[in-house]
Amino acid sequence: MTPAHPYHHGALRRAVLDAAVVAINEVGPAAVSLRDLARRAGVSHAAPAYHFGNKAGVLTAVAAEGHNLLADALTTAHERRGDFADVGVAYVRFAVDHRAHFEVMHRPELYDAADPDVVAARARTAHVLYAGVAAHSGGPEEPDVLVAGVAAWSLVHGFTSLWVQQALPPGLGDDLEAVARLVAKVLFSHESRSLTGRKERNDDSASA
Amino acid sequence: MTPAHPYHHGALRRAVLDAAVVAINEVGPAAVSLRDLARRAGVSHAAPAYHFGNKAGVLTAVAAEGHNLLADALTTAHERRGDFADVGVAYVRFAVDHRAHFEVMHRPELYDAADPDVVAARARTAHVLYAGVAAHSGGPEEPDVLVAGVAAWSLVHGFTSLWVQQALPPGLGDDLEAVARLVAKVLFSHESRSLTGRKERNDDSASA
DNA sequence: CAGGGTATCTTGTCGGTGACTAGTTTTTCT
DNA sequence: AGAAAAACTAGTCACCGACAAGATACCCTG
Repeated sequence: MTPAHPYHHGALRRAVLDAAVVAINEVGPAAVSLRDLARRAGVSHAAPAYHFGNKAGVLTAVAAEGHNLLADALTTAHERRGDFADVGVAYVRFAVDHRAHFEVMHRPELYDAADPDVVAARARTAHVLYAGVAAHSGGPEEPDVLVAGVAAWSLVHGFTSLWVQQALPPGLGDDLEAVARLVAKVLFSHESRSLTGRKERNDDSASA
Repeated sequence: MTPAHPYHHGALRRAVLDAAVVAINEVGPAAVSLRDLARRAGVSHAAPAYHFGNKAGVLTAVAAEGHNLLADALTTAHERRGDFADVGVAYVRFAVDHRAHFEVMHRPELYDAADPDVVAARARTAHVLYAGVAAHSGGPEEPDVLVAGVAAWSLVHGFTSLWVQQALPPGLGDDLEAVARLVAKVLFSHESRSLTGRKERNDDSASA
């Protein structure tokens, strides 16, 4: 009846977070229930609340973790190549690979967006994103850079959101990275615009 | 006890939708309850389900209405000026003016995204958005247009999402339209190509 | 190794919610 | 007017979040 380690197995917090990620991938961030997380972790229905206070506490922890994972991914991409496109691709890839985290992160009504961990992690992300833009443009101090950074961030975030929502038109193919690079190239098209991919050709007239 | 028109007041569907918009603005789309909508409309707790089937049905109706409102706004902006920036500004303005609709629209896990009304309304939006891009670029048949359209849509949607989430950095000011135009201009700077390796200046960079 | 203190988890409970069913009232159609 | 359909009410059940109180395991001191 009771599991092998009914109490104090020492990793419930981590187990609940992992269960939350799985559950969010299944039913979305708004439909997760603490009781379901408890069942998945093999503990009683009130155990998760002990570690997280309430439901928002769980999602806050997921959001903080997600922001940190994103900042890590962007930092790695930035240090490896330093190109804006690579950072952008890393952003999109993160959203696909960590869909649960990404979804929670952009639903501030579901968690405490003022949580210190969340704020700090978000600042890390912003810093890397703007660094990529600054490297592309002249200097990091121009007012243009701020606007350009917002534009770059908007483009990447918008593309990512629409992609994961499957709200983009068909005919783009399913190669996420290739499409993302094409789109990113539109923003910074300083030289020849070789936007034409290899394949694909759509009969236009979007929608269906 | 019972209100003046307990039954058949003839406009319950509309009343529930209006109540839903108000409630979503207050507590977010995931936290609305059918029972609360019923209370706001002055009917019994099960009345909304008669018209909408279930909770997702209400949100589906809100989403469809939102998509249609957005398509209307974009069409008006397109016909009036035809410039991409104007359409983009209309997109952002819609999200701010109809925040409840906009939020529901981009939470496909909360409603039936395959609903015919939703699909049709979304197609209208896509058409206007792509028309604005096609007018800006060469012809509507090039494969470039598809990518450019996705880029434009991504930029506008991403900026809008980040703005309403208040996730954009400070220092941009609070004039939504001015900031939006600055950002939109970054995307279509084919002739001037400011902001990239070649730095040029936007003559009407009004405020900041 | 005993015993107390504390962190961790369980059990029980309460109000609220979504969905369903059955019943009641109003409107509409003929 | 009378029947049929539409619109809404009332009741019920399982589930959920939050809270309170109790039980259990770990830890530390001695």
